[in-house]
Amino acid sequence: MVTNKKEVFEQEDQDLANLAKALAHPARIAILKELARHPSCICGEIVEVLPPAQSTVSQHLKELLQAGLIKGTVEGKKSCYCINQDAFKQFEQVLKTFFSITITNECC
Amino acid sequence: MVTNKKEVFEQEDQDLANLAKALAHPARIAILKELARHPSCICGEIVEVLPPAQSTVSQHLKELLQAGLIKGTVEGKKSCYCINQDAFKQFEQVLKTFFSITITNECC
DNA sequence: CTCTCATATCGTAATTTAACGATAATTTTT
DNA sequence: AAAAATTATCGTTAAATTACGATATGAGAG
Repeated sequence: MVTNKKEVFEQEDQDLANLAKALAHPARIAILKELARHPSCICGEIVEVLPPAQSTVSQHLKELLQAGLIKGTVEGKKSCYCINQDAFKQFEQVLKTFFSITITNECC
Repeated sequence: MVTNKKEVFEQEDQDLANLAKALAHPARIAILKELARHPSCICGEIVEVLPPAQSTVSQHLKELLQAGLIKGTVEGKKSCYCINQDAFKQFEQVLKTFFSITITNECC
């Protein structure tokens, strides 16, 4: 990328793209599923279940945090993560809106 | 990335991640919206409306094609693209399923 | 206070992505 | 047949992503 052109797009499109990017890796999908399944949400458990190394999982968690899809708190020497339900619902709504737009005829 | 670990994840997670990746750029969101709005679907119109250069738009179109989200046919010296409705509906369903899973309590 | 966990961050390397201009390929126009 | 138009592909460059090991940090155990 010689010059970053992303900011010239509509904000709405950027937002959707950013959320999609947060889901654009199987490790992050797996993390979200694990958080959904587990009521405990301890970082160590996620690291145990996922294939990548601890530092890599930590990196993916950070990205999910920055995208706002999860929340995290420190509990002693452990870290507790969970899905940010508000953001999740919002994301679901954004996607639903996006998909509802596309009701045109195929021409080819 | 020293070694590509993506294939060690569940197929379902890989598929969802790949579809998300197709949406993970505002240009591709904008292309899909444009295709949805326009019944004509001519490549040139997309290039005109979007900020990036023609070759860049063509690249994005190729990615959407490979993800299966759009279809394209050559019409003389022009190219006609449109949304692959079957794939789109399927994608919508996959996302709906994914989001329906995540109904747990927040713990932090 | 020191040692050991649990986790985050740093440094680094390989790969992928994004972007562009130039060019090729193909079709229509002249 | 030559010129113009439309789109795809190539080559290249910069940046972002992914991954890991090593290290830092901070809490709790001994």
